[in-house]
Amino acid sequence: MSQTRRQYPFHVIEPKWQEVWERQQTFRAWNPGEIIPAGHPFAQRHGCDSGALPPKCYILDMFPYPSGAGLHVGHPEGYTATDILARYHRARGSHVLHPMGWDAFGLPAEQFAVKTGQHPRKATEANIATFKRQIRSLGFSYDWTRELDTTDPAYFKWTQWIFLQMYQAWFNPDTSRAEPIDTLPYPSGLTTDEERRAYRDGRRLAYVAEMPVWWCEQLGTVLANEEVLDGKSEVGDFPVIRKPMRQWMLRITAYAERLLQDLDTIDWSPALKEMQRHWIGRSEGAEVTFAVAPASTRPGSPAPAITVFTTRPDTLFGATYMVLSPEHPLVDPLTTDAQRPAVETYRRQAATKSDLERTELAKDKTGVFTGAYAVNPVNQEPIPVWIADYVLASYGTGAIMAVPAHDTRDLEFARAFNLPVRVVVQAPGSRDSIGYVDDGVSVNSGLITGLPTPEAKRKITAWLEERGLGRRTVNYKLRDWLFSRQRYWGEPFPIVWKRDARGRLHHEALPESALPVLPPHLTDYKPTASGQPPLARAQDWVNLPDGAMRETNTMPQWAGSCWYYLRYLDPRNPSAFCEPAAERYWMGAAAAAHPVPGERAGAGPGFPASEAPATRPGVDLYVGGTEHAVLHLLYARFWHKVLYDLGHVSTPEPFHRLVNQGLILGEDGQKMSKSRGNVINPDDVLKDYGADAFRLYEMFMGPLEMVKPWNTQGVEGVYRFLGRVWRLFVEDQSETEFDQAMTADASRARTWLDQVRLSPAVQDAAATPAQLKTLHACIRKVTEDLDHLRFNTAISALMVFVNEALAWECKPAAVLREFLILLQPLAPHLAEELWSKLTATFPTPPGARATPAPALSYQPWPAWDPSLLAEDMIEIPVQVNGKLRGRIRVPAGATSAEFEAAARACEKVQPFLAGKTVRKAIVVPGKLVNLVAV
RNA sequence: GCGCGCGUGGCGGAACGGCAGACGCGCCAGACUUAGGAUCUGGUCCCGAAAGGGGUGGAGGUUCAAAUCCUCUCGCGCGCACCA
Repeated sequence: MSQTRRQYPFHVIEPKWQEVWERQQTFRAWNPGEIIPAGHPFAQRHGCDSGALPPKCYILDMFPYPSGAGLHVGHPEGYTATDILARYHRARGSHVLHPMGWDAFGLPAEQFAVKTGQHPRKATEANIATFKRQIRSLGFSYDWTRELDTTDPAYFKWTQWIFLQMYQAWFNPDTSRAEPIDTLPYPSGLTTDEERRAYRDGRRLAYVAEMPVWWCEQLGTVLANEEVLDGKSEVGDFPVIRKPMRQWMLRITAYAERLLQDLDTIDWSPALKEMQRHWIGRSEGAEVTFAVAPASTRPGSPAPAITVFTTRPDTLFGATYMVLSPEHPLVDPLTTDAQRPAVETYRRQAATKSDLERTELAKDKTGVFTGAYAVNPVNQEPIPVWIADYVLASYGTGAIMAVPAHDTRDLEFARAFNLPVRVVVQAPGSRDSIGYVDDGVSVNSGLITGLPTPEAKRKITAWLEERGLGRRTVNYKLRDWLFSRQRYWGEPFPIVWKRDARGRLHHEALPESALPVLPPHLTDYKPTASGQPPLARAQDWVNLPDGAMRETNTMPQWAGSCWYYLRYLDPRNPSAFCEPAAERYWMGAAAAAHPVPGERAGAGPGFPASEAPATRPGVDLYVGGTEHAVLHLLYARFWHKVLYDLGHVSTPEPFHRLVNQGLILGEDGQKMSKSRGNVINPDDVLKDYGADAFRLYEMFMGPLEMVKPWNTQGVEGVYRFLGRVWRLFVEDQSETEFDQAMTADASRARTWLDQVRLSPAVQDAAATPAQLKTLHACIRKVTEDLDHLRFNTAISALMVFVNEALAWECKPAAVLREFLILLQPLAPHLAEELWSKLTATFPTPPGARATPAPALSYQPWPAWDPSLLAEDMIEIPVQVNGKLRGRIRVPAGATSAEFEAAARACEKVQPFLAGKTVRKAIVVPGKLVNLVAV
């Protein structure tokens, strides 16, 4: 490919403009109060007063983890989409914030460190350098002055600071908000400081708990539920086991309801919202307390009771046994001596079972009878208590009442162990009531017999509540977030451990002045022999002079990405995570105070009022892969809400609009992977076709959100298009001279490029109506398509324009000028080069609007003029009985009757009307005529 | 199993319920050329000489009119997966 002649000298053009943008800081965004230099193109368009900034538009990419493998063609897909929109909105007059950074803490760099002893920072820096070079070579309009790195102490100082905000807060259930921990009321019984501390520490948003966690021996760390797939670690695919450990947790469950409710306020795809809803997993039901039968109670000990959660309290009369999860605390006290050996064996097996084994065994229910009986509160019937691993310790109360007639799992279990099945819900029609799990009518159920399920639920719950036997409850699948990792390459906790007078350990927050807490220097990054995290190796770091010991866990990789979008707003601020004025401006809370400038609000003919950009609360557009549909996006929303409650941010949601780009598959239609050998390296594509072609192709492949295969021949297609654009503007002869000069002396490429002349067909001439129509149709299509993220059809519209314009004898400079403004967001390098040539010859073409700024990136987006698009005569199809039979040409303003008359008169239509009566004529003015004839 | 999404030429994909296949790839023919894997021109859903007929995974339905809306069904993809 590199042998053949280039379509146009992108290899000279692209570095040239990237340098210009860098030197000029063209895409720098300005904070309120910042001094804007008069010479900057932003100032030339909007003025220098940063107290009166135009409306903001925050366009954000999910920042990458800079891996050693370098950029993948999937990364630039989203980045190109956001860059096009950033450039488009800049042209439309918005003040665009479009930043990039690095999510650089993480396991690969640490594992490399464990192997080589090299500090992870070194690998991280090298990877960032590669990523940055690759991303820059694509010509994205990022404001690089806001670049972030989550591993930079100046950044993670504030990650630690936010952790402290959570540590120093509790969730007030009365207000449903986080509040400072000083406002926590204490129960009257707590008198000593120790008691109050224990109470307080148990209510913080960041708390410590002994939790059964997934421990991964190979990685030497615990993992969150979400990081474990089928009993293997998501990273590395190593086996994991269940193990109780002391861990930091974040109380995300307190926000379950708000995380769910507020989904309704944001503009995300329904599929994505659905995934979050499922993850949160709200279900309404009741907790019901079953007394343990006196015979099963140990003499002398208080009578225990088993509380279960059920979404079907109406089936209480059908409960024929109960099941505790193997880990349930009542298993031990309830188990009879006769059953104890069997129960113990079963519990041991359940503890060592991996998730994979549990899943595989899902079809065959297992369990053991404890020997104990509980009493059904509605009918005093004694029912046996079993343990089984199909009941999860972590959901609800860890215990269930089993209603085999109306629950599939209970039915399987009952059949496996020959337990009774009692129908209490009558299925509608002739359906079998056994195994019927949907709503029906209660039967054999005492006071609720005869009631439809919803009413039965209400009545029985009220009955239970009156007697103190149960209460209405809402349960969530969402679990608290396991927030500590036994790793080196992560943020240390700003926490120390101290002993009280009785020698008991407790934790305390370090003061803000101690931030950032830097990790110690190590030579060995492995966990210690005793299973302690690697930080424990640095004893002089761990042990402080006052006898306190530092926390040796680190935060998970998710931490840094939970708030990076806020740091971009004020990335170098040493005294706050973000200055409030900047936060209000960029997150849109202050939007109402800024009137929309006339140029945009005016909504000229080509900008219908509904299209006038409205400032949105939060990030205007966030683009990234679906792999973050739940975790990152839920965690970030959670942190944002905490910061909102504590008054640090002004919007309840961080990301107003979110779009997932679709996966790019290999040329074979398979997922790209090294083992398949179908990985496309962006560097190779750039070398052969240039950045503009690469960008254009990624967008031309199909709708952004769709999964689509790569096709290198497709790249050639858009590359040829860019070649046609080039030839539309330049003179052939001077291009040949350029090639010859390059062969002779490639070192003077920029000079030769400057000598390429504009085609003589480009003239200072008035555009013909046909040319204007071509232009304005293009303006309209590109504008509407970009507004709806339809990049592929926008590109197609540009192609249509170029195909027509190539045929023009005379190419009016004013028309080409507008075309370049449309091209700029998509193929910015080529557009800039041609713009510089065009404006050098035609500084202000007749009929063009005045140019307030010389930089193409700040040229106002053109509006289309509908009057130029209007046709005098239109051609529309004529159908007979819904089938296309002919076409008629009629004046655009014709009446329905005229349309109909013309249709009946149409020669091609006549034969199909012969011998028939037109019963009805459907006339869609300007669209079509359909004659219904019998 | 449950939930969500998607099925249109040889391929990627277009198409406010109103001309199916825009645009691009590929392919065919031609022009310019020492040459063409550059460029330009024309053609390209299927059957048919034409008139015409058929056609958006399949089967029904709503409608004057369905790729588009509804029901069922098949296939593919993604997510969740004993959540009581």
